[in-house]
Amino acid sequence: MDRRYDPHAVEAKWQRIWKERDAYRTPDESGKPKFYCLDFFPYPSGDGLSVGHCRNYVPTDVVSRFFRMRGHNVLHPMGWDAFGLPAENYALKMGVHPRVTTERNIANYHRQMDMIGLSFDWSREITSSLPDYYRWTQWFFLLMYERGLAYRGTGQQWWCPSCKTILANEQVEQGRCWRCGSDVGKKDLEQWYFRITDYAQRLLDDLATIEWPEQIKLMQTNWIGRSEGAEVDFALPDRDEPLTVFTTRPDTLFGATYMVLAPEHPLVDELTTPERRAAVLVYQDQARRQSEIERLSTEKEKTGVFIGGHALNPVNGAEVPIWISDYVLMGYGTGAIMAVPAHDERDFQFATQFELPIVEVIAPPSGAQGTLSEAYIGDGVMVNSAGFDGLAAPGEAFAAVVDWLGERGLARRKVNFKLRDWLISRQRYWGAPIPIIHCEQCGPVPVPADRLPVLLPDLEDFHPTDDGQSPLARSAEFVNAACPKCGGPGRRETDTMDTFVCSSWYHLRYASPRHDVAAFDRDKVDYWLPVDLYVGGAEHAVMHLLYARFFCKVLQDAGYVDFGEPYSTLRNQGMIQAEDGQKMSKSKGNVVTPDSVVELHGADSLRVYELFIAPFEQSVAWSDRGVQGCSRFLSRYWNLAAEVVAAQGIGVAAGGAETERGRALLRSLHKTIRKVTRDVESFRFNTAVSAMMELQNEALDVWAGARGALSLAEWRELLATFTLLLAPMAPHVAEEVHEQLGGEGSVLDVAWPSWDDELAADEVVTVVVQVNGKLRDRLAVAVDAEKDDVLAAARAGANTQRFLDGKQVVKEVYVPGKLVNFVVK
RNA sequence: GCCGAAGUGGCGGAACUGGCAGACGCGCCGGACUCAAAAUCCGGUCCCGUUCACGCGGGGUGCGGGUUCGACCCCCGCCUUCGGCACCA
Repeated sequence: MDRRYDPHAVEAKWQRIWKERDAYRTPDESGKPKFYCLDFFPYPSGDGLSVGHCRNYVPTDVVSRFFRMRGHNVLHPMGWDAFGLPAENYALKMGVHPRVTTERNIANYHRQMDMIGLSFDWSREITSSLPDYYRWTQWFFLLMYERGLAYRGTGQQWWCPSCKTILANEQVEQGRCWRCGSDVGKKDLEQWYFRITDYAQRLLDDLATIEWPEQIKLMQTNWIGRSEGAEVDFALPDRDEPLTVFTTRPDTLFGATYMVLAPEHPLVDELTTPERRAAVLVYQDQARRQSEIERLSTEKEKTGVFIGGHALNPVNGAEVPIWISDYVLMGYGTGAIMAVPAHDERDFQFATQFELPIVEVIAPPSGAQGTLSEAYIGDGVMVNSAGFDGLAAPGEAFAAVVDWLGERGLARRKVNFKLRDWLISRQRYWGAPIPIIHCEQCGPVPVPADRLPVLLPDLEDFHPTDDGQSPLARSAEFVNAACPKCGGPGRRETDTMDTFVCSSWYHLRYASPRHDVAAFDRDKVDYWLPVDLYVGGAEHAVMHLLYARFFCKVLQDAGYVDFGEPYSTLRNQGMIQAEDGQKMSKSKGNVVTPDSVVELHGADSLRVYELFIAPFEQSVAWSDRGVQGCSRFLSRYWNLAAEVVAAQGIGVAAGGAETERGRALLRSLHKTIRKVTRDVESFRFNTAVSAMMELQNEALDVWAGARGALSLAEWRELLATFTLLLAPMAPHVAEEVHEQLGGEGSVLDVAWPSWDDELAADEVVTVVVQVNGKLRDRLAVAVDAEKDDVLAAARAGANTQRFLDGKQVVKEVYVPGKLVNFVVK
């Protein structure tokens, strides 16, 4: 064995051997329990992987190898979320077709992943932009369509002027496009939606059944936004149909002094009086043209106009004026509200602005206020509410008012959700075509499943346009198609699908990636799914992670799978910032790539450092020096291994002190096995690495100063076990040392070491002695020492004596094996 | 504004269920090796005071209170940073 650690030689050797042995091929059947360990579906960017990405892939690789050593059949696949805007924008920038750039980027990602020694089963690699994959993405669209979950709708939608496409609700962040950060505006287009709102309640309920970070569950809960209330009908003087509003506070109905409709509300036109029409049209136009940013920036001031019409409050017949304002959203509830300025902050602000009446109908516990200086939204009792006065609100008052109105057919209980349907059409080229043909006779007709895929044509010019038309619309060859139903002339749907559709089911594809008669082989999916461990960044909390859950439930309802949640356990890794604490980005020029780190220190050092740098879920700044520390750790490990391999004839020394050091070292070994095992199980990789470092430091000390403390066989055994613990983290160097120590086959096929609690148990422990809670002394005490003996020894300590002298001990606290505390006066 | 998470040496962080604060690593300081440097190895490294020295004392986990024999950990009130939501009636 070489005396010097040469990571590049070792890594090249073992990567070659792994490839030759096809070491990471996963069989579909085995007597072992299965473990499905999955990383978020990556988009293969032109920039390649940074060390930040490795923060995701290294830990999952460690867990995969760990489970494999613990006797599991592990599925650890990788593939590419290759469709989508970034790929297309990158291709436009480079002036090359996205198919070409995507292939190139994938090859680079693949190379980098091999370079850092990830144990993917590449025979299962999938690429969402290839027809044998998107064929099934299209099949999922048909499934949604068949089940009434895919529909076409019109209305104002988020439009990103830079990406030149419509966005889903989830993809707008603070009024900006989640991808490019441009201000989004609104556009009227006919679009395809998936009816995710049908699943709102189940998406909410089933969060209780999965082991996900509480923060993510909370974000989904808030996004789904369930609220319980009632729909209340306000009669309109010259109209049969009432104006219906949604409210969570029907108990405040007597305080409703005006109503507000969303500017786009369909009744606005009808209810506007001739003298108000001009002002209403101006306001509607202004509201429509506003970008989301402008709307948010004017948040302080409420705007709106009176439309001239009135409605009748169902509880007292009062005539209330109707206004329109952009603070009422068409997409939520009924798009209309009853305004109760006394008990709603927004209504209060609006009423103050436009001098509308404010009537107190809920008195706080301290008594009615008469005139309010701000909205009172707390609990209280009803006042100014005729027969309902005195009821506790909202509690019993809510029920009383809704029941009273319910008996008259004017209200019913209603649950509303903030969640909107998922808008899936995109006016861009690089995506899976929506498999629909619009027929003049039959309307939209789905392409039959056996005629999938609808191939994405190889367009030369795939530039997006501002007019809301997909580039596919420019290809007559693509557009013109016969109606599958009547055979008459038809036009293909030219929008493509949001890439989140591709990533909503990919985890199923890995179970049977080459299956060509269905999206997946049921038996294989029954065996492998759901995913046991899913790891990725927290930024997909309400996008991918919500959509994939929705897909799973649809499949369950359709009888294709028998589970309702795709990912049993989810973990979010922390991000890695540049050394200066800033976000790594190509434009800032501060990106650290695994290539540069591997070149300098080797893949194993990179891997160990990725684990050691900080707690897994925590963001942290990169440090080149830090990697060096991990590289030194592996070098010392190599040196010790080389010396032990070369050593001959050392034996147990006669001296008692030396044998005790040997016993202590073996005790540390068993403690370390225990700690590393538990730490890896619970994602505490940083402390697992530090425990290994501690053990190694001790072993090096003993080797340098008292190597006779252990026999050569014991040294070899110690090193072999250490190597097994290291194997998931630094697989290349572990393979080499394993082989040098005479191990058979791959270190991965050796069983994970077990510890002996007895061997790990301390014989002597340190008991600290405190006086009034302050540390005064330490005692080395046998673990099984009697309480009285320990107390006596504690009292006898010279330093302790100084603090007990002349004082009266009023209490003695004794925690076996831990401490003694004398409380004195 | 609302919801959530986090504040520990020069830095990343450790401390199990309320029981030795600062493990491990980086950096820094000193030493060895070397003609020299790098690499490597050995020792030191929370702050203040005290001692020739081994030591010893005091303070210390964002700030202010509280509970407890004992608090980085539990409770109350603040401050700061980060993440999410942002007129959802």
